[in-house]
Amino acid sequence: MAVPKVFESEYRFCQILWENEPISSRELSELCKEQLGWSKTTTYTVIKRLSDREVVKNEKTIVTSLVSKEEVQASEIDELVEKKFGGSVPAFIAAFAKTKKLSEEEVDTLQQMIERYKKGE
Amino acid sequence: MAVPKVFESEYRFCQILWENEPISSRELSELCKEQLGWSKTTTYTVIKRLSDREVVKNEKTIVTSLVSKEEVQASEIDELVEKKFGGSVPAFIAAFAKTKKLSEEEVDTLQQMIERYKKGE
DNA sequence: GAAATCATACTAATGCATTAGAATAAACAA
DNA sequence: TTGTTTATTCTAATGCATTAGTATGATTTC
Repeated sequence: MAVPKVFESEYRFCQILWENEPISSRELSELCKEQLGWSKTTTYTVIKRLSDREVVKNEKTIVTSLVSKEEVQASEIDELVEKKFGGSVPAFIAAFAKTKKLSEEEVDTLQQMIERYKKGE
Repeated sequence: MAVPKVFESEYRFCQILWENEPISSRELSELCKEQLGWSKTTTYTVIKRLSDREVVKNEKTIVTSLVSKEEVQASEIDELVEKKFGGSVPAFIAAFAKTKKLSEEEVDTLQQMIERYKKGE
């Protein structure tokens, strides 16, 4: 159930997939050529690798994701908190608070999020 | 003024430095041997590399940091927000909210942080 | 069914982070 | 000053992410 690691370059690929799935491998390779400058075979290589790792599925030429963007993002945050903050969420939040100049809208988002937690959702 | 990139392995080294600075390179190499299993020369290699990048300073055998832990952590968060959330802080916060089961204390920390922002500190 | 097009795997080159051995330089002791 | 220990650099090996060329296999078209 652990989300498999998705590397930099693979993430760029996944972004295109997430926005267009389900999509044929051929179309994917075209989008990757346009947006990432990849050759056709590079796209197929990445599809293969991500299939092996069960991040995507390639069934009869149609590619879909097995892991959502949100899951990958969340696991990325987990990794950061783990590696850079010794797993301490408060330490992480403190560091986050210090750097970021939050806009009104961002403050709202944060506050709504906290409200949801208070309600135990 | 941009914080130079500090890689995985270098960060592990820096953690030891931050906790013990100012410290002699010899003592550092001993701590790195104990805590990271590094050979002496590996430590010197890393000191050199980080000196070149102006992350640390090695003056007459005494090593000190030029960049604080907080700065590196903050820049790490920036990078994550940039690469994985297209620079969108709200998107980042939303993802953070979704994964993390926050404790009462963590919620408090968050709320205090927001309060501070509202006051424009 | 042969030819052509499309999909995919195999293999390898490249670049870069990481680690450390060997060589050199500097400081110190005899 | 010479020998010895300590500090540091130089160089290179290793491993891994990334990219892509070539070969092969599958599917469609005539």
